[in-house]
Amino acid sequence: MATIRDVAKRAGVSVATVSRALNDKGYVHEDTRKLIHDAIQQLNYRPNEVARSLYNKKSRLIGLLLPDIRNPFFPELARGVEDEIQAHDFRLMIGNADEKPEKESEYVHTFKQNHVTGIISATSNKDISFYDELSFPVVFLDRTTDQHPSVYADGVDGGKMAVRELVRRGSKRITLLRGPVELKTAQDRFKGAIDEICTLNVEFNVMNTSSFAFEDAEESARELFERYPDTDGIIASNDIVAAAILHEALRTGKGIPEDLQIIGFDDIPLSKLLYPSLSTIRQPAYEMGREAAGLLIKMIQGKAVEQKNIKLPVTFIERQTTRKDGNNG
Amino acid sequence: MATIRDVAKRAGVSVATVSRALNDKGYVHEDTRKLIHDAIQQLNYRPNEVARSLYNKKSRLIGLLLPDIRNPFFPELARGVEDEIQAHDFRLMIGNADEKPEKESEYVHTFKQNHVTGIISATSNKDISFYDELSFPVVFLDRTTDQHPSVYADGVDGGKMAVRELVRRGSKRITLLRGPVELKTAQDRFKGAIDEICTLNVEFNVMNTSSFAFEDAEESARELFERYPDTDGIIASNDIVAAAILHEALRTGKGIPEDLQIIGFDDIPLSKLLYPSLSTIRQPAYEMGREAAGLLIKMIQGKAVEQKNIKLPVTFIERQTTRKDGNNG
DNA sequence: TCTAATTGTGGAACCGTTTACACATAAAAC
DNA sequence: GTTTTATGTGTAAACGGTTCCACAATTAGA
Repeated sequence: MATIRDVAKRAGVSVATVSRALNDKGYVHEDTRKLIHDAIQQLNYRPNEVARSLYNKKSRLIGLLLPDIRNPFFPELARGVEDEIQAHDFRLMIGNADEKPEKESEYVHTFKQNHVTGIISATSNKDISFYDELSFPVVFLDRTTDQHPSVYADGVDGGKMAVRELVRRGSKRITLLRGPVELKTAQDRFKGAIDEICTLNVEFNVMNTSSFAFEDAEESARELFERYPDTDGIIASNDIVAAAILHEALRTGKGIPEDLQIIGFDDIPLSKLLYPSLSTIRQPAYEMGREAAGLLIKMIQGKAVEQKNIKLPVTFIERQTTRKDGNNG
Repeated sequence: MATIRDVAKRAGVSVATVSRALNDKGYVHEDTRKLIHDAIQQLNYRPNEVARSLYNKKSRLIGLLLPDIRNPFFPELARGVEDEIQAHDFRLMIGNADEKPEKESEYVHTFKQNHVTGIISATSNKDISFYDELSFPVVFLDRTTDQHPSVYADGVDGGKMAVRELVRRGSKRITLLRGPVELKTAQDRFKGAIDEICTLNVEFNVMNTSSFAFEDAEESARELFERYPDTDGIIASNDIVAAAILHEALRTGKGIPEDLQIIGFDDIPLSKLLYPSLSTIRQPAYEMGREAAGLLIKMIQGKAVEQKNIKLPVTFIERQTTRKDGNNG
């Protein structure tokens, strides 16, 4: 690997001049610039980012921390982050915390030790003390915090929306899946739903589900139909859980959506491919990723950010697990 | 952030001694060791990995390059890699190439510039010249190469297996989805299937599908039933495509599996949640990830590796898109 | 007891960059 | 024709670690 010294020698100048030319800082004569440029070409020189970041104490790396790379919602977020970041010539480093605080802490350390310029954290851990003494900006994604900048979807409204759509389409006994209690986003949806359900004065049950993961989803689904066999509208805590419920409903011979309506949350790519395809409250995952990245980059560049907590709207995606409006059961 | 100099000052020794104590190299008196340890505790010192890797020209980072983070097969691979790597005290840095050679090349550069000790590449790009002049080991995952170490599943056998299972269960007119031509893994499955189908002398059609992505899958599905309405067994190029086909089949009122059997490939988590749940040829994604990471780590540690191209077996996962054996249509 | 080997420590060079500063030259101002 | 000012370049000190080597002190070997 060629170093800046090799380039300097080849071009017949000092390393300082090469560095200046490289970074467009200070004066460099046009002719020397050309000389240096040629030398760089010939040697196929690329500056050593490690040396750079040792001196600068920052790199062009941004760390993205995901809670669970297997939940399709997060790769979608990641894609948004990635696109925005790359447009600004930063590089992305993804870490998967696997819902474990130790792993999260380790990744934050790795990021810090590798001199990232900023972190976007989408983990669901309550304890955010890891992020306290960092010398670079942090944006929380898919999560609300007062202390830190954040980007999230309007879960409360999402919950309300789900209830409204279900009730409007004729559901009379709604079952609400609560989702992980430690997860603020899940609880927002839940609270929104409860709120609306009380306003509309509809009969309802609540079922506590432990997690968002594929494995637990099946178990929850089975339990749900045992406990509340006469429910005619289910609001799932996310699309994975909804898929499991749909599966179980079909297995036990329920008519979807005639006997039972189901609404999910997220709108992951698979929801469309289910049969019947899943009606859901869409979180704009890709856009959320882009927003978070945009916010972080502004902070990195020292620009004033007008709005530190960005709430994005959710939308109802009507598919086939809900009835047509007006066709009330 | 405390530096090694702060620690040295606090402990009343030189930086060289601290470094020796830190890395367990050379002589350090037990008493001094204790002194240093205390100083580290008090200052909450963590060595700067950037400085370390500048001198050592390598870090404890391993780069993982995925072709498409949105395809659920790859996060599963990543989890395997992650677990194995963390067990050996390395850290993972994930990059998403998005099926684009430019992005792949950029990530390889980023990895190189950040002094990773090794790369695991699961991209599907034919041109692997980016990897040629690297000073650290590279393992290819989910791909066969002669020039580089690799870990992959037995796609040829998978293709054969799919045909056998379908025929054994009574399919007479099989449609084969070919999958992306530039993708060796897809073509292996395809070739295996063709081979077996010829051996068994069964009637068949081939449909070319352009990609593995969600968006294209629906389009392909629609086209398939227009072109080959009387097919009674479909071998999809992966589970996503299979899901789309299943969706379309149900939509058009086909009986699954009575009229039409479907077999996917991969066994991604969602396959179980489809209804009817998807029969598929399972690739042991998690294990593949672990194997690749294990192989890479051995190479990093300079250990002799007995087998540079590891082929893992695939298995048929019987679910509900195929009939029970013996119940031949 | 003297020499040799072992143990413990510190100074300084090095990894590949950036940048403060000194210096030289050329152009502009008076 | 001096004095400023602008332009162009190089030297050397950082950044935060690791390691080579020299040296001192202790222990072992004879």
